[in-house]
Amino acid sequence: MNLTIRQLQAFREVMRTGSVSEAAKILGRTQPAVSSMIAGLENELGVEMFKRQRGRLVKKPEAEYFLTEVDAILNHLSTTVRTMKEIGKLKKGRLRIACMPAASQFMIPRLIAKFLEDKPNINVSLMMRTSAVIEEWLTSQQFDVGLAETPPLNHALHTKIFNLKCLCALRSDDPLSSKKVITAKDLSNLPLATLNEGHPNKLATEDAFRKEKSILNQRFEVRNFQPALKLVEEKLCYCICDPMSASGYLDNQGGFTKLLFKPFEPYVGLSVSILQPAHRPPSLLAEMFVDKLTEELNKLIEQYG
Amino acid sequence: MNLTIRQLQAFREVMRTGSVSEAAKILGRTQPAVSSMIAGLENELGVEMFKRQRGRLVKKPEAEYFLTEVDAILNHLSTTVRTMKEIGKLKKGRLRIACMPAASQFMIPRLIAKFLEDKPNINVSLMMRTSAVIEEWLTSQQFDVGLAETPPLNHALHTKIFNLKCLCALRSDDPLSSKKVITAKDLSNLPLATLNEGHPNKLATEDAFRKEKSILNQRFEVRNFQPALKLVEEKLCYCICDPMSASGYLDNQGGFTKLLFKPFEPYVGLSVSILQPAHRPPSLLAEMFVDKLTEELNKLIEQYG
DNA sequence: ATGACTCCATAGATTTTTTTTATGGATAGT
DNA sequence: ACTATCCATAAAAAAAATCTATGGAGTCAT
Repeated sequence: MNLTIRQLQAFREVMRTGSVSEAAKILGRTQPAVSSMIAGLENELGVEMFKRQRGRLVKKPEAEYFLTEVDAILNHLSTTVRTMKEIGKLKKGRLRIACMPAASQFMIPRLIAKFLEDKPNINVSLMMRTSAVIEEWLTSQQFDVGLAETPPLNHALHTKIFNLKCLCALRSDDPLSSKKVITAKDLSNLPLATLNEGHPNKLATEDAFRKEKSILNQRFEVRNFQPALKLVEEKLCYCICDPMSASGYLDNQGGFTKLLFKPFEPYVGLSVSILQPAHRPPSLLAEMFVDKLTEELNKLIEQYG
Repeated sequence: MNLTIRQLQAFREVMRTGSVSEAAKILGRTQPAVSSMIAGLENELGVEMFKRQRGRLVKKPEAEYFLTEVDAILNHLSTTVRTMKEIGKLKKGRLRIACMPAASQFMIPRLIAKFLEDKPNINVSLMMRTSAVIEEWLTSQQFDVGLAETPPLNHALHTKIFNLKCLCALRSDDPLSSKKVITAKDLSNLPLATLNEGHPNKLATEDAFRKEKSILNQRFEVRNFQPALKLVEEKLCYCICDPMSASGYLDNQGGFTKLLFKPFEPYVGLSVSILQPAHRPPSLLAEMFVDKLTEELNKLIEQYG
């Protein structure tokens, strides 16, 4: 097949205007250029589209039929091109994000909101799941981007690791609030809210207390830090929480806040990762979002050390 | 929009094979040619379709989406082109024929059959109507070709006129069958089957008898000559019929025939025309059919005329 | 009828685009 | 380390599209 899109466009314009000269003007070419495009078209298809009578072109039935097809084809092409250009400018697209609970409360929604500010036609789906499920979903390429606790090495996943330092949450009127840094010793035997048994954060906290030979008095066991912080607000306990939850809490309280977050020692870490399917390059959209997310996490690390 | 079909084809092939080099082989181009087509495509759309990693191209999600559209477009285009080429070779198309009774019995169907011998996919519709209706249908461009008694001059119609000479039908065992030419005098007062009052053929026949001062003894009045010839077969009458009906009758009897058709004098004419919509060039198919029909009518004139 | 216009097709010159040849860097397999 | 394969790039060559110029043919108004 040896047709060109320009020939089809020229044909359509000639059909519309009924004249080679007129079509040429509209297409921004000279009349002979259009004339020869039409001739080439007729030649290629082996069909005479116009009768040349009295110096004019008169459409033949064959041309009418061809026009309907050409018109559909050109329209389809041009909407496709438009869509692609919008994708290129991040104006259109789809982004599937899977996210661990700690970040899904405030951080990710806020980030998405900001990311979508100038992108009204992007379709985003956000799912909150445990890190293990997120890992699985990313591996099977059902999602574009995941944020989860760093999973064991998995060659089907591209992981970008961030080591976050957990903080101690306490009321601003707490006696300890004057200290710059809270230590395990400070909290020895004081009531604590922790995550469930076996969670990396819980384990790391236990380690920290053991290292300092302090007593971990676990008063509450919670699934994520959202409710834990409420308990701290009520003066019922302390908690060693990750900085994403902390920053989410602070942002959400809008300046007026009952809680303080202080550095905690010894180090209680939380290793989270941005996950992407390996062996499948990300869409431009995913790439941009990952950039934003990376930026955000680095800001968090910088801020809380 | 500045894409070319070749770019789309190249893109599709690269997606299919996963390789520029492979696609180049299949497309019959060199690898750099394909490489630059893809580059041009990406550039034009502002979207990176492939990630160049480890010396290979890896498809991005954007490319998958684009492929589905491109594939649909190219398929639509290629079937359209194929159809047009078939139209060009008269393998496909539509032909609407309207035809007067005299010709619709045998002549036109036979002609259509022959015309369609090598055209299995042509769609033909044949309607038999009175000449007045045919004229109207052709004027309103509902039909491509008409065959009717010559209508009054009509600028919306292109007419090709044929003057046919009517013949006298008689049994082969009739006493008159030895004569080379039958005259009105021969038939004076003998029973005749004629068309209905007011029909041009009837008028012309009356004229002929009047001119020869013979008596027209109308025994039967019929709508067309088909039944009239049956009556002649039964020895009930004679009739002055048009050569289309005559030739149709003869063809249909397959050599073994009870009737003879002799020249009749004085001249009783029937003026028929091939009608086509003016101001609208005919399809190639219509043109070809009109040629065949013209040929057939000229043969008739030559044979009887 | 004639002259002024407009239409489309053609030819040759020219510009633009595409394709090729040649080459180099990167990667994977042996 | 050697070889083969992949893709990108640059310059040269080839091909295609477009332009200018022109001519024939028809229309319209005078």
